[in-house]
This record gives sequence, C-alpha cells and structure tokens, in this order.
Amino acid sequence: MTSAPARKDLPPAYEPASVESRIYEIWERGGYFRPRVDPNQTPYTIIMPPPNVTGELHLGHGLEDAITDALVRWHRMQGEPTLWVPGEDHAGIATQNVIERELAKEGLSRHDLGRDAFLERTWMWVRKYRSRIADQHRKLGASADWSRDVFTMDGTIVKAVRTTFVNLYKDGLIYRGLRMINWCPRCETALSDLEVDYEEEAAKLYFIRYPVVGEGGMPLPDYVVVATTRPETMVADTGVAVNPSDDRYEERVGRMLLLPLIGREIPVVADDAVKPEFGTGAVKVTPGHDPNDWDIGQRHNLPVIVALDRKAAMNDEAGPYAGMSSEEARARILRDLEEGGFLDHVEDHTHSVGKCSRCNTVVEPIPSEQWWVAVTKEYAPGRSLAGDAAEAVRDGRIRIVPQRFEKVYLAWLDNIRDWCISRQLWWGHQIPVWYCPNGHTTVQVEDPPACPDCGAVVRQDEDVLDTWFSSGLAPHADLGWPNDTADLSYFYPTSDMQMGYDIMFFWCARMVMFGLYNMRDRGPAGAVPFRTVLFHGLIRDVQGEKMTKTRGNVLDPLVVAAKYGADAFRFAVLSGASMGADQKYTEERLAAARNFANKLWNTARFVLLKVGDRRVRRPHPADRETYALEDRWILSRLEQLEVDIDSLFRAYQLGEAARQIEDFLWNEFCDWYIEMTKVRLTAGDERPLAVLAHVLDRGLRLLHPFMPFVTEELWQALRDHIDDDMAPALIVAWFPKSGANWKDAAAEASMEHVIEVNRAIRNIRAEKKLDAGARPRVYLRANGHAPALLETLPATAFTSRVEPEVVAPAATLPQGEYGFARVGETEVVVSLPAVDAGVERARLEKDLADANAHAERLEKQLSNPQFRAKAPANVVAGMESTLAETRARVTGLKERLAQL
RNA sequence: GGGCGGUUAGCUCAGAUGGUUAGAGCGCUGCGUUGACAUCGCAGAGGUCACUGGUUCGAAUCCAGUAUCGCCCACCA
Repeated sequence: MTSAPARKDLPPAYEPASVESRIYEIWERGGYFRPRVDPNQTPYTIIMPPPNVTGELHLGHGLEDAITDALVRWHRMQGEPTLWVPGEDHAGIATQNVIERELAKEGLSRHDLGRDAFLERTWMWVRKYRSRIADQHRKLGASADWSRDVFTMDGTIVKAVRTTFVNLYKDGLIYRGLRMINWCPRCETALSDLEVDYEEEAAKLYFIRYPVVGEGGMPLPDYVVVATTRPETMVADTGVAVNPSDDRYEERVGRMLLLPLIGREIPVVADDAVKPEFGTGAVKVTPGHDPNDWDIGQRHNLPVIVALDRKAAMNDEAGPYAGMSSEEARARILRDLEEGGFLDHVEDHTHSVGKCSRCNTVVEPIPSEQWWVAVTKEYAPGRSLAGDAAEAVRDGRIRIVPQRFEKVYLAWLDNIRDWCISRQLWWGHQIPVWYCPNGHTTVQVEDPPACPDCGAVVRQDEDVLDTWFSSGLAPHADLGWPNDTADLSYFYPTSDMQMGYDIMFFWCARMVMFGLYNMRDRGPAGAVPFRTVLFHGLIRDVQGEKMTKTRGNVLDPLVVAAKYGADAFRFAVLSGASMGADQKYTEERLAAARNFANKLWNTARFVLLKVGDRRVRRPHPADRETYALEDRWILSRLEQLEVDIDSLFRAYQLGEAARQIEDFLWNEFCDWYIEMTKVRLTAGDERPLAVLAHVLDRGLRLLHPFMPFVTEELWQALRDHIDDDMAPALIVAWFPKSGANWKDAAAEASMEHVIEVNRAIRNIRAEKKLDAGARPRVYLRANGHAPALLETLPATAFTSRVEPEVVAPAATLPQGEYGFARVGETEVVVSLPAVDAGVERARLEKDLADANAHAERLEKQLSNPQFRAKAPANVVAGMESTLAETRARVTGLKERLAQL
C-alpha cells in the first residue's frame, strides 16, 4: 500500500481534547451556525431555554444542548435554513440572591450599596457569566448562532417587555390590586403561586378556647374551641367561622367572642367554607394571614389585620408580642394561653408548608398591593390569555411531545388564577409605570420626562417584573419583536421548543399566552410561538435524587466532557432514556459512550488505512450483481437504517435513533462486514474499499447529530477519498436520505444464515474448548443456502479460524469425532480431537427439547384457521419457513442422538 | 382529594402504530495480545416482562382492577 497522507496518521485512541476545540473553530469560522435566509424554503427555528446567569451550566443544560443540537444538526443537514437562537436569562430573584450572598461575604447588604451600585455590581457578574456560559455551550458542541445571542435584559427585550406590559394594561389584562399574595420574608418580595413549593411537615394542632361574650359585654363561663396550627396569628383574628349547617354552633352565630390575650371582641360568622368535620368545626378567621380566611373575611366584612412585617416579625398589631419573631411569639402565646386556661388541648397534625422555591424560607400569605395579569379575563369576545393557550394545544396548532403532558398542561390552564407579576426586587425589568405627586399614573413604553397630564416630576414604580414575564416573550422577542424585523417575519413561528417538564407552567404556558397575544395579527396558525414542544426528563444522581446545589450532587457537564469527551456525554444522555423520562446519571454509561466513540475512531482508522490514498467511487446500484454477498448485505442494512433513522427523527425518538446507529456500526459493520472484508483485501480484492468508505461516510453522517466532534474529524479525513460532490464539512453535508436502491431481502436472509453458521462454529469451538490456534475441519451440510455459504467460505475460514467445506446434506464424513449444530437447513459439523459422549448427549437433548417446544408453538399457531385468515401474509410465511427450519433441526438432532 | 408516570436480566435502561424463541450497556463465567480498536474480540450464563382478570388468531405492548415506588396539581384551619 502506498504511503498515506499525514492527516491519516490518526492516533490509535480517540483523544477528544485534541479534536473538539479545533473542530468547533472550523464550524464557527465557516459560518455554518448562521442560517441563510431563503424565501423559497421553510426554515427550522429553535429558541434555547435561556440558562440563568446565576452560575454555570449543569447536566440538565447539557442534556438540553444534546437534544437541541441533535435536532438542529439534523435539520441543517436536510438543507433547511436552520437557526438556533442562544440566550441567557437575568433570573431576577435567583441572581439577586447570588449577588446578595456575594455581598454578605464582604459584610455588606444591597442596602449598603443602594440600587444603582447594586445593579452595576450585578451587571459585572452577568458579563462574566454570560461568556462563561456561552463557552460551556461551545465546549458541548452547541451549533447555535452566537451572533444572535440574547440576554433577557438587552435593550430589544426591554422594549418587548414594556410594549407587552403596556398593551396588556390597555386591554385591561394587567391591573394593580390588593390581594392575598405569597410573601417571602427573606427575599422580601411577593411570589407567584408557582414559586412556592409545598412540603409536608409534622406539626401540632392547637385547640384554643375563645370565651363567649354575654349580654352586657360580660364574659360567660362558656367558650368556643377553635383549632389552629398557627396560634401566633390569633393576634390578628377578626372573627370565628362555623358552617351554617352545623347545629352545634347554631345559637352562637352572630354572637361575639372575646379574643384571649388580646381582649378584642370578634363575631361568630357562618360560612360554607368551614368543614364541620375538621377540628371542632369552628375556625378562627385571620384575614391578614390566611388565604381562606381572607375570602371569609371578604364575605363577612371582617376587618383585616396584618400583624407581621416584611421580615415576618410581629409588628405593633401584635400588642404585647410586638417585635418578636413569629417563632418567639408562638412560644410566648402558647405559654400565656396555657396560663390563662385558654389552651384546651394539642394534637399532632401534619400539614403542608409553603416555602420559597429560591431560598426555602417559609412563605407568609399576606394581603398586598401588587400588579397582576388577568389570565382568564376576556380581552375580545371569547378570547383570553389562558383560554387561547389551551385552545392552541387542544386544536393541535401546538403539539406536545410526549403527548401525555398535554393533560398536565391543559389541567393547569383550566384552573389557572391571576398571575402576580410584580416583585419587590432591584434586579429585573422595572415596571413601566410612573406616578406623579398629583395622582396621575402613566403607563408607557418610553420613560416620560415629566407627567404627561400635569408636567410634574414623575417617579417610576420601584418594583420589577417576574423573570418569566420576559422569558415568556422569547420566541418573538428574540427575533426582534416589537420591531418588524426580517428575522421575525422569516423565522416566526419557531419550529420546535424544548425544556424540562418542570418548567412547563413557568415558561411553556407563558410563551404560548404571550405569543398568541402579541402575534395575533398573524392569525391563529401564525401566532403560535412554536409548533412542537418537547418535554425532557430530569437527570438525577445515582441514587435517583434530584441534583441540587444544596444536596451538593450537582455535576459540571464540562468536567464530565473533559473526562470522556463531549460526544460521549451527548451520546450517553441521549441514549440513556426515552423522551420525558428522568434518567439516572451513571459513570458507566459515560464510559460506554466513550468506548463507542473510540470504536468509531478505530473503524475509520481501518478504513482509511485500507483506502490509502485512493479516491473511491461510491457503489452504484446498477452494479449490484458484481458485489459480493456481504457487500449487498451491508448496503441493504444501511439503507434500512437510513429509513428507520429518518422516521425516528420525525418522531423525536432521538435515543432510539442513537442506539440503532450504534448497533449498526458496531455489531453489523465492524463485527461482521469489516471482519469479512479482511480476507478479501488481503487477497488483493479492492472492491470492498468503495463499500467500506461509503458505509463509513453514511455512518458518520447519521451519527453526526449525536456525536458531532468525532464524526466531523473523521469525515474530514475521509472526505477526499470519496469521488463525489462532498460538502466542505460534515456539519453541512447532506443527511442520508434513502431511496430503495439497495434493499435486498435475499442478501439479508443469506447473510443472516452465514452469520448464524459462523456463530455455531465458534460456539462449538468454545464449548469443546478447542485451542485458539487450532484450525479444525468444518463440514457444512448445506441445502438452500449452499451458494451463500460457498461464496463466504474464505471469510468463514478467516473469521472463525477453521478449514470449512460445503458438502451435500447427506454427505458421509470421514471417521472421527465431531461436534454438531443445526442452523436452519444447514448442519454444521466440526471435527474434534475427541468428544465426551455424555456431555454431548446432554447438550443435544436440551437442544432437542427447545426445538420441539418451538416447533409446537409454531404448529399450534399455524394450525389455527383464524390466524391464517387474519394475520398478514408475510407473518404467516415467515412463521412457516421458521417451522420448516425448526423441523429440520429436530430431525437432525434426533439423528445425532441416535448415532451416539 | 384529584391526575400522571414507573415496575422488563445482578445493576442502569431500551422496547414508536399488538406479530416468528423479549434486547443493549455495565457486571458475571470461559477463551483470546490473529496488523483498526484490550476504551478490544469470540463464546456463554442470566428474564413467570409487578400481580389478577379481560379483549384478540396472537399481549411486555390494548382494556379493567390490585399492589408498590415516584412525581405533579389542589385555599388539608
């Protein structure tokens, strides 16, 4: 073989570190991530779920990159103008917390800095982490268009956010109102319902006696017992409620009770919300500290007392308990109640406690003036944000994959409540509302220099918006909305969207609402933010625990990628589960994926070594008859694989696709085809070279969406050895799209037989413990498959290390010991040095029993007239031929047993 | 209280529209340094597909129910 060019001197093991950054640079320099805008083609667009700038990417982001990049590369290789828009999220509350923690290390609070300095400091952090995050995406191979990178506080997004706010306000869908909200006393802000996580906790139920007030205001020796888990809130009680149908309290309704310790008189009211069976059937009503009580209070005009301040400490309303933390107050109140004889008894009780999803602090329900989105309110006849969002999924304009998540999505929207969007934070989109001292309110996109109504100085609302308000605009805002940009008109609606199922409500639902609202000029089909949304599962640790910073089990995908290679990471997470299912992260899976990358590497090394400096022509179907059986077989198998991968991609079955490609390349191409070519190549037959190069080329293309780096590197090395119109890089090469040129059922059946025969030979070798170096004679008593066996005889000799010979079914054999196996119609006879008759008999008997059982099953099935009438013909025919083979096997086994 | 998902080999998991003896990786057993690869090759052991009943010619796959684990939703004083 002539000397090979230098680039073919591939090291014997794949070294990701020496390849990945160089390959990524080639892609980026080639401009392959930027789509060309072709009005004659439908683009493929996908928006990246913007990771929080709070820190670095974790495995979940790595999984998202793997999924998205696989889809993006597949579409790009279909020749579609393909755009993947990357982004980062300012993550208001989360980032503010991070910066506050940083400040705390210096002994500072944000109030020490003031708002402007605090924001300046946060921007510094953002700049640092944005580039770090982008770098991580690059290392993972994400082929996103970095020239379109979007940060959720970029000027264009600010405009989009304000425009949306103003429009919603004008449509009456945004309002300011006093409502019960979730207050985090640590973050000192309101939260939406979604930002509260509930945890079951063991607690106590305290039964407290509230004395009944007599005619002249004198306490009677009579009392009503109420049950509560939060005795400290009794300082803010303004009533006691019972169910109107509860005769135990019939005569108490309308009377006054004396609030113990405080001495305030509060009425007994009747309300349907009270469940008679719970506790005593009487509930203290604390409208300032409980959502239910707030509703009850509203219905009965009870005063609202708020006894907690913004840090959840007792305020002046708490009288003697003012200034205490709520825990202290609870202890003191319980002691005082007990001393006063008001504590009836205590029971164990488990209930769920709401915690801030960002800092795990117990959330306080308090009434507060906040900004809200009226999600169910009609802004046009029959149109509402939530209703439209549900309808788009119900009528199929938006498809959810896996489909089972549809129900979850719809159930949430059907029971949705107004969305609290204002946050008492500094970091975020400040609400575009201005107030003047004369009571005028201005709501507009641009900062007003003065009050448009009276010219007075204006002050902007200090609150910022929920982070999800801005990220919910991503699909259209990232493409330029509200400006009428070329990107927006060409790339919107986006094609696919992808996210963890855990943010379905936070993000997916909001994008659908906002997209349909802001883009409604496009009509029902054109306004949707995306056509399909994929929900992937979560990556958990080996124990199945969710990976969180507090558990300390978070893994950096780059650390993983550095050890095993980015391709291995991607392949492992994609092939590790099916869409929507959680997966456990295991190191073993990574190692397996790395091994596959290395196997591929060496496959290419072999092919390149054999091809040398030739430039081969692809096999042409017209020449089919000139090709050997194994050639026709592998080409037929490849074609089938291409068909299957295409349909798997269309069904978003990425994991299954990855597994099938691996299976083909490793188990069919390497283990059989390549091994069989060796003897031909050694004999000087060059015909397999074209097949080797062609199948490798196609295999690399198929695998590229999953393992972009190693496939690109190898393809670059292979590229010039194929005489065809080859793209400058694999990333923009055509994805294999199969015709029906090589499908060859006969070749597949014959090769399957050859493979089984070889397995049988090797099995006998292993079972009879023949020396590795021995080359025993093998007689293949063949019938129907004789030509195939004859053609592949040299390969059989080489790969199974035997001296094989094809003989007639009834051929007599020389005297000697033999090992036997039956493969379909072929009997495999391996000459042995000696044989243990007992062991052989046992083995044959077991085989016979298996074969008989199999034949019986088939006979039963085939003798069923219903089966023959209803089953498809090919199934029946297949079964019949299997039965014939199985019967032949039974006969053969019986004969050999008789011979023993 | 509603809803969803899992239960398949020792472990981690695939099995898209029901179809011939249910698969992979890891682990395990035996053999192997044959010129692509020991990150490898060859051979092998290992499964009542959680359980019960049903539909069907045929069920891991569809239906009903049971058990068990997990998740989501819900204003459980």
